[in-house]
Amino acid sequence: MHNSFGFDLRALEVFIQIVDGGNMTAAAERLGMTQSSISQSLANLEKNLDTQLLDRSVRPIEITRAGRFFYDKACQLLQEARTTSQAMQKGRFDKLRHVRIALVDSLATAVGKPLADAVKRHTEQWSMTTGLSHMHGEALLSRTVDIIISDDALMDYPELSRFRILREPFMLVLPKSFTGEVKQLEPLIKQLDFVRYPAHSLIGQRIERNLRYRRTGW
Amino acid sequence: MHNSFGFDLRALEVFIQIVDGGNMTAAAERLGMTQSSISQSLANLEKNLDTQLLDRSVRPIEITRAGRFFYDKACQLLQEARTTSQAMQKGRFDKLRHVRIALVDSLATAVGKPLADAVKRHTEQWSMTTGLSHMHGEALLSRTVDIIISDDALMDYPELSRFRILREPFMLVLPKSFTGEVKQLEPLIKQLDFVRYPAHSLIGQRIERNLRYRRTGW
DNA sequence: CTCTCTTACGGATTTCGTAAACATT
DNA sequence: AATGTTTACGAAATCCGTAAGAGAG
Repeated sequence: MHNSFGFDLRALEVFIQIVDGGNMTAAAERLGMTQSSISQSLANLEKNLDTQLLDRSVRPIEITRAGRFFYDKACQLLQEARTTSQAMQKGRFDKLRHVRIALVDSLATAVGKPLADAVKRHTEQWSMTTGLSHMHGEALLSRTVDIIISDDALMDYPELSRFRILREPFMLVLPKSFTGEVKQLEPLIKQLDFVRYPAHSLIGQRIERNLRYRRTGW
Repeated sequence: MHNSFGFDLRALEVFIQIVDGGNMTAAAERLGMTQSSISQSLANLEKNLDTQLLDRSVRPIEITRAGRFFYDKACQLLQEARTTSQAMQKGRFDKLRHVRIALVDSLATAVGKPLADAVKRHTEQWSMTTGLSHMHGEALLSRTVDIIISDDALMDYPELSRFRILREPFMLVLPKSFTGEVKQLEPLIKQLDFVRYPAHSLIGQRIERNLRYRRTGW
């Protein structure tokens, strides 16, 4: 095999046609090839994956569990390859067609408006969604959105582009009735109730870390 | 080109390595090939796509707008190919690792529980989300979820499996104080306020169609 | 001058068609 | 028997390395 995956797009195309058509002869006709080539292609695919995808000991051919799993993945891969190919053919990269932005609710008013204006100058359509930043990471990685404004830089994914747009200090908010002097947080936390973000959110973790730092020196 | 896309997975791998490494020599080293092969592979890719991806008239090499677009798609395709390949290598299709289900809120209690029990018998982890059925279609197609329970059968996508699980009659709910006889809807709608689903939702459209049928005979 | 990319050429590999043998119903 | 799949074999296309030429800085 000339790549590290055990399959290439051509092999996926053949496999899908066999499954859709129910037999190799039909697949061959649809793809403009001989049935023999189809058979060889499938045999190679199964050898490279080291997995049986179809059960040829019965007619009509039956798909195995592994084959059904692979078929689903293959459809998705081919669909994406197809749309990518079409986008390249069209060849319009100067102006995007539809830019989808996701940001946390709290930033929608502060950053949302100027960003929307900037995006509007370069695109025809755009849309904006809000929600939890963790969802947005997923959405960006699955290409459901194009831009996220997030406290999570997703550093594990080198293919993303990042731009620092905002830096905020942590603020301690106290009741007006509070008169004492604030030098350390430790006694304050014992004295007053403390409202903070949930510990499983990214911002919550950073606050906890910050508190620990101020309390213990690290 | 032996497939209809203008590229194969190998070519994407080469292209990404050139972009990541910044030059062909580094890419060649990383891929265990000669720099010459890299050059040819890229040249072929550009020829097949009929698009210039990199600007070689400057050092270091610069990526074009089309190239940046293609790079993003290529990363996604390769990432999916990689995870698919790994899943096939592991070869465990008898028990899924994590099944994600999405259904409309109104069905969560009625169907959710028995479905969850059934899924639990065949999987290790599972999760369930609710929301609008239109979102669920998208989520299924982008493989963010594995199962949806929906009124939209997504008939445009032959690669999906469908199972009819529930059939509900349309109900007309009237105030207790209403005493007249109901034979036709037409006079009733003029007489009373009518609460229905929004017209842009799928269920709303079906209700409208049903009303029109009952009123006009079609 | 140095580093990097392109091009010409040829061998190795892969892909695909023909034709005949083999399998399933 | 009819329909459909595998296998052997060879031609064509593709991939990739060597080596020499071309271009950028």
